[in-house]
Amino acid sequence: MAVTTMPLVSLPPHHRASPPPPTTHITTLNKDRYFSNHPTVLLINQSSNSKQLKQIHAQMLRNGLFYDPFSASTLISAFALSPLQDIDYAHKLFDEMPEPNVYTWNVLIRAYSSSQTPIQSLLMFTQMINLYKSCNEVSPNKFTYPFVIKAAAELLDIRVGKVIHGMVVKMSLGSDVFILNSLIHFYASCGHLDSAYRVFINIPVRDVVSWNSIITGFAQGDRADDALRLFHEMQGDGLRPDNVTMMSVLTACTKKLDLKFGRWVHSYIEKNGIRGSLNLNNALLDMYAKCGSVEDAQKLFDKMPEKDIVSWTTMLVGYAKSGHYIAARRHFESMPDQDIAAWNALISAYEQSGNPKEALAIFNELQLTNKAEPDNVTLVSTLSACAQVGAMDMGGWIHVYIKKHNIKLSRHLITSLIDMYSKCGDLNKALEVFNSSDDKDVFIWSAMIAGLAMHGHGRDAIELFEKMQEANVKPNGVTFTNLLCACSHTGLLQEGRDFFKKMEPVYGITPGVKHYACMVDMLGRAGHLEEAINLIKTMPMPPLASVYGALLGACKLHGNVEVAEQASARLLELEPWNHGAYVLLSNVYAKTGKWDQVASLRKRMKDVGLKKEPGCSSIEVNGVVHEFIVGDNTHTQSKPIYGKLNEVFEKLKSNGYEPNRSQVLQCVEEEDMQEQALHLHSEKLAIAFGLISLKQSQPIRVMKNLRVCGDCHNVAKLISKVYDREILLRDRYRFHRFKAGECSCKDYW
DNA sequence: CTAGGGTTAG
Repeated sequence: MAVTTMPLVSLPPHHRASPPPPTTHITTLNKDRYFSNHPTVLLINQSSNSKQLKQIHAQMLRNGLFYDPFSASTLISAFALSPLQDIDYAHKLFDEMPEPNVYTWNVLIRAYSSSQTPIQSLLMFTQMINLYKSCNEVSPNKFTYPFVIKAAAELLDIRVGKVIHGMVVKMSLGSDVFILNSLIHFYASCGHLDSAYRVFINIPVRDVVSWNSIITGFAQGDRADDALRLFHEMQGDGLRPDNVTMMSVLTACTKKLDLKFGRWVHSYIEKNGIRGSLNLNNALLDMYAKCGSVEDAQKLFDKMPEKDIVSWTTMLVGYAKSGHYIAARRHFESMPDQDIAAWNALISAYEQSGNPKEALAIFNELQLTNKAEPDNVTLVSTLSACAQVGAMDMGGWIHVYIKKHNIKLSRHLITSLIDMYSKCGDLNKALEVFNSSDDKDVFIWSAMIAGLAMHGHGRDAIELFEKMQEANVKPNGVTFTNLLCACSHTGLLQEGRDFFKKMEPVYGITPGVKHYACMVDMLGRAGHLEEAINLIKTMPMPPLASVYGALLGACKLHGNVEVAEQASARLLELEPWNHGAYVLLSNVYAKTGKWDQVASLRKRMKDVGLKKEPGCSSIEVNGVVHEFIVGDNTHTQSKPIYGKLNEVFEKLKSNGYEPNRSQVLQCVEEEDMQEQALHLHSEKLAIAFGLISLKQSQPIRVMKNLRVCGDCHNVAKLISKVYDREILLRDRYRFHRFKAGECSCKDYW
């Protein structure tokens, strides 16, 4: 730096005139005291911008104060830690220092530990140790360790953290409560909750932070019950919970969706005089919003003395998630600052509560009004909405947007893109995105396995799973759900059985309800009802509705009345409102010709007041999603659609098509048992619309909310042949790709 | 002269 050209700070005249401090005359004893009172050093701490600090630096170089370690450290600390942070500059100053002391090292190690590049913290630590070994310079002290442990936690580097833990013990710092508390935090962030707990238990005298660290660890690590147990134990230890404790307790409580306990915590805070704070109020708001009491949230929000953007956003989520859409909108409009987080809250709340179309509308509005810049979270939520709707034009547009704006493809974003392309029916695009990523994590691999599974490529899914292991990525529970699902859709019975068996002993993953449901589905589909039933009997947890649903589906396929009756009875015990159970049972009766049973079942449904979910199919044309329900005549193009449909049937009949009349009766799923209802199934309407509005070369992509019926499946096959069109049909469980008269499911679905 | 724990959108 050109020191001479730097303007000087204006100092009182007698200082400007004073010569460089006579460092050699000062004894080591009072040295620090002397310089800590030096006006320049005092000025550093009052400085509020980095330009001013740089001027002080120049001054210090001129008057020699920079060569005093204490003064230089104060300057470095100001650059490294103050809100106007400039770590690079601090590091340069550090490199200029002839003799940095431990404090100086610690300042930089600390600054890096909470920076964007925590790895720098560890690198400096290593450097420090090497210099100590080779030149006997300063050695790390008890202040250094909490910082490097923090850095290891930020990096989720369990290996490094364990090494540092070992060093701590070697240095005889193994009972320093500050260090041990950081270790609890470290192990917990790396997901090693048991190690964290072991550290906690072995602390000789635990303080509030020790308790808070372990409670937070459990609360955030999905062990809410353990967190709450420790909260109660803490009071037995004679320590008073503070507001940080209460925030962690609220995290646990929010995860459990336990409103009753949440209210108790609220009154506990008030009764015990725990200092309220903005953050604590925000945590309470979040609890009320997520546990489903917008009323409580609003009451609190209205009386909060101070609100920040988090408070506003949390309240917004509360309204949107509870379906108070008008209130959500009003709240959004009245926000002091509609930053991207507010838009994200709105979009993701809609997307997660089954309103993907609304989510897309909000995203469009954001684009049009240009009021905030979409970020990663916006794009992830919007892509997920596209995937749900099957809005591929929109999804592809976002992909282009990402490329155009040079947005970094985070792994989360890659996962979302793979999911979107898979669910919209473009498996090749999904694979393209997958292959373009060079740092694949378990989510990316799992998403791709799921994509292959839903398109019926079971063998490829298994192959990908093997590649994943070659890449040393450890599968998780979701990976196995997708893998088993792939086996199930493709009828890879033996492979599925083997994977399921190996889950626990080889991969250390305890099979959950979802995995059992997949197995029941797989076995049942393949006709091994007996084996499926036995598997249910051995389940260590109570079977959920999905398990009986899978069994019932198998009964429909194989026409087993007896098992179907039992399965649906159990299913309805768990979910009395589950119309799917009635529909499937009725299908079984129809298949086996028990018409009187079908009739009485329909009566029972009416008595209970259950309406079946109407069949609904959608198709995207030129970026617009068109929806059809059964027998729909509300579409503006209704006439040409029905005209096309008639033409199709004439053409198919001359090609040997015969309407499968038993399907009319079987498909109670769809509508009344009117014969013509068969022709009016929503997917047929959507396909007809696709035929008249899409080019020959474009595949017809139809998304359906229920399963396809046999007749529609048959018709789609024939259309693909007679009209030479590719049809992709996504039903509730998977994709069917029709081409040249064949379906990718090989009629196994 | 320094240290550890916490709230919002995936």
